[in-house]
Amino acid sequence: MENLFKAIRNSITLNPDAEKYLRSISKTIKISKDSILIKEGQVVNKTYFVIEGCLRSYCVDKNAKDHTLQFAIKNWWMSDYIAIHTDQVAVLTIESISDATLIEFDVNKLNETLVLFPEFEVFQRKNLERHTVSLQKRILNQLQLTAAERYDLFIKDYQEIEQHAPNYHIASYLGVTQESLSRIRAKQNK
Amino acid sequence: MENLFKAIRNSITLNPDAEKYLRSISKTIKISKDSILIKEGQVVNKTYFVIEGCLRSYCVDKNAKDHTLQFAIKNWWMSDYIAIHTDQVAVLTIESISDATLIEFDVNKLNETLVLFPEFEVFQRKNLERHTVSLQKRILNQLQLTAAERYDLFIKDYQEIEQHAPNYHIASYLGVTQESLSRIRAKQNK
DNA sequence: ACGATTTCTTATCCTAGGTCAATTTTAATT
DNA sequence: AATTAAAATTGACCTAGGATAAGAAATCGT
Repeated sequence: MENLFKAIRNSITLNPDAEKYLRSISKTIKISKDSILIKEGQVVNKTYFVIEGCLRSYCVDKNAKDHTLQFAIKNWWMSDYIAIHTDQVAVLTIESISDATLIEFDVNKLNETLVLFPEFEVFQRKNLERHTVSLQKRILNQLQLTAAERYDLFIKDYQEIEQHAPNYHIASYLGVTQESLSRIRAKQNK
Repeated sequence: MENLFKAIRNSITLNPDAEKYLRSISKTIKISKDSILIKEGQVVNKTYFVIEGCLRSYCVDKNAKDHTLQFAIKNWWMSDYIAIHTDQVAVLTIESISDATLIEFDVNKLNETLVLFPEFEVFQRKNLERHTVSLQKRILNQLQLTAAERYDLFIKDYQEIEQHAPNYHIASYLGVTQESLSRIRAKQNK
């Protein structure tokens, strides 16, 4: 819980009432590897803040292949924001790819925070700004880099995720098959 | 200008003071096709709201090929948000691909709006939420769809952009060459 | 209406990365 | 330690889409 408050204090002043409220609408949960937190097709009413471990969100295409939208490690938020912000059922599945400790929030109650403590708007906006930048960069990388270049960037930027995620998950994040990624790795080790 | 106020009123209550302030920090500009609004490498201190016409943001890779990050039509915002939110010089170039009417804002003064009129935090957050969703969807499309499928979606979702943008721009948005896009179109017309 | 650009298309050939199948390596389980 | 299962690698072949070059169509400027 302290990690979260620290992250919040990083952008705004957190008053005691707000802290109390946040405690009242959340709970810390421990889950084991391979737990499913959100399932495609179901109503999304939870958001998670990662204390420890690693989560993965993905969708499954018509050929039953899965595509990783995001990983989340320590201090990252994770949920199906497509579903939440378009008022639909989950288009993503979210699973833990390691044992993990999370803070679980009810989406609606967390939204209430923005009304009750307007300073949270600033916190939320800044999170979204950062997120937007990383999504835009990812799109630009996808457009202009080769698979090998994207992989290099990934292990540079997300060393910690690399430690948690098997190669086939990284491949599915980068948009290549695990076989291709394996060949990329083989070349680099020469 | 009225378009913008209408868009704002769509998410928040706009008080007269705020409206006045917005008028004072902006100006409506008309530009001709192929004008450069923001240039890679330069300091970004403008944000644009499109009244009419179409803008395009892109980056240029090491082989001098350009890659379209975004198009912006009526009622969309456009700037180099990567640069703005990471305090860097522009990584993107932004140009008009048609004659256009825009509202031009100084970035810093527009940011001040959030402080002076906190209700704008809500407006800004909602914009960012929508933007995040569309970026995430685009990434998922890129990961799981073929070029032809992405093109179909594009002309379905962005019919208006299609009318402004030449095919090689659409190709560079979709992540294919213009020759490939041409073949895709040829197949579909059979 | 005219040539001059610009945009789009088509053809040929090529390559990054996919597919499928088999094997090796690593990790988990008893 | 032995067995099983999961993850990673490798090989042979294939394909979507890239590269290059040339031509056709559309658009623009005078």
